[in-house]
Amino acid sequence: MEEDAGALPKKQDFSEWYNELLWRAEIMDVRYPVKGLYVWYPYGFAIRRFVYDRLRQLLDRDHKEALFPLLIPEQEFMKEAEHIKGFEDEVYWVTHGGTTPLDVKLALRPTSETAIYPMFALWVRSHADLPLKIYQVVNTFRYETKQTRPLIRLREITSFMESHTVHATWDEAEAQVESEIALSQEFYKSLCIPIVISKRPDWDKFPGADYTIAIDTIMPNGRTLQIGTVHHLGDHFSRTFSIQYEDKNGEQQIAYQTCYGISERCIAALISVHGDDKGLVLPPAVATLQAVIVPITIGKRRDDVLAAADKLKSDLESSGFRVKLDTRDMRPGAKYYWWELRGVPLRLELGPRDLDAGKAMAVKRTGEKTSIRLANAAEDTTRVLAEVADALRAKAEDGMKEHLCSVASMEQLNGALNDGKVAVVHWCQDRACGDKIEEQANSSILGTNVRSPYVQESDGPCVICGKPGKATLVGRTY
RNA sequence: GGGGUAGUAGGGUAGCCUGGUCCAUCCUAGAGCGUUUGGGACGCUUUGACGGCGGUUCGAAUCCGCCCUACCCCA
Repeated sequence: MEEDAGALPKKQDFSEWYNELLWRAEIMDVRYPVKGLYVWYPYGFAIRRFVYDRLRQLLDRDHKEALFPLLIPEQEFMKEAEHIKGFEDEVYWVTHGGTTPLDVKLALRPTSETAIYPMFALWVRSHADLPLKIYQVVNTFRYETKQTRPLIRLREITSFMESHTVHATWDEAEAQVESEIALSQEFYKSLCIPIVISKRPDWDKFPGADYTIAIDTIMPNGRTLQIGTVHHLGDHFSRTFSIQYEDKNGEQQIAYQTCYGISERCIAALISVHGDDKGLVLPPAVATLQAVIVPITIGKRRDDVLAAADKLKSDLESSGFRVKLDTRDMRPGAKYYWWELRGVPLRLELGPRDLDAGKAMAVKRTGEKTSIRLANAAEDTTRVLAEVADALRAKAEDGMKEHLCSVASMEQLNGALNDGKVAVVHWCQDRACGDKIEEQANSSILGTNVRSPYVQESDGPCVICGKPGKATLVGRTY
């Protein structure tokens, strides 16, 4: 009877679970009265901070962070034809300054190529200026017409990390694409989120790119979520914006570019992949609090227990852990549920019995109970948190494996998709066949050149026309 | 993009057709006090709302118009 008191919807009912969890764990408040815009609660914002700190840490190894304006003048925005076509339906325009109509409309950036590249044209003079690698973390605006969802489909993307690079040659830019893919892999590894990488079909590449490599993860309901993209821009934008450099022979050469983006969808994935029926489960690397200490204070031992808990807290803090001592006037059980909902990876319970044994009970958010020695608290906590991360990663990888399968016919494809899976089929790469696959299976072609430990690259007959085809990832997407 | 349904306190509902004791109700919500505390404690007290703007009217949660927002179905 107590069981349903305050319980979340089951994770099986993913959509309900997701919305309720965002609210209950105080990540996003969806009640802001503009469609597609949501409010970050302090707790959610703290998670965001740790996640983006990690991302910055990786980028800072060879990129510089900068900040470009939100508003883009119409004539710059309109310069690259393919790019406009891709975005024109979803751009917000600023048309007035006060009550005065503007001579030149200003776009709220849906992405920043056209804000950044005119400046790159000024910055890049000689081969010595290359490669140029810049990133920024900003909000962007897209007038989405499909159903909006917090962290997933937004009209204001609040946390768009976009990286833009300039290189002397196409090949160097391609090498940069690979290095950005590697960076993504490292980033998602620290979030314990399994990913699958593929090359998007031509009709789905970034408007104005030579090709697009996408990073997807699979949500618990089997729909895929694109959580990163890397684009080889070739020389499309550099020609349009005149980004050229003087080579060693004193001749002007056109530059080549890449760009790369990750948004708060990475946090949607973090929540969805790891969360369970009790709430959030945060990987230790990005957890707002890595451990919470719950003192069990009864009768006259109260002061002893509190003193020991306080010492445990400062020991852990001085070793760099993010720790909270929960001394609120609540029953211990209520505190357990509270912190489980909020995803704290480790709970340390300290009561008279533990004190006598010189230990604290350590309960992992992933399930198992163990203990840490009070005299070696930092050492033991390091170990236990590493175990939590390993368990999370293993569980998430299992989930990914279960959601992937290979099929050889449209009938099987439909069956697999209806079963909540993402499937590998063979496809001849012809647009007409691609359209048929998407229509007949009510799905999307994610891409070819699939990189995943669970997918074998292979050739086989196209599921539509029977001509030779390549392994292609097909799924239902967010 | 097309169609439909709906917005009442922290959350969930009733009331609306037929305008007036409507100070409504439930809870896992909030605030206060007390007793409690090794897996969601209990008692008492209490706060708080009719999505927004405008109209009709002596009087609007209720009728009319516009807007915003949410959800569902179809493309």
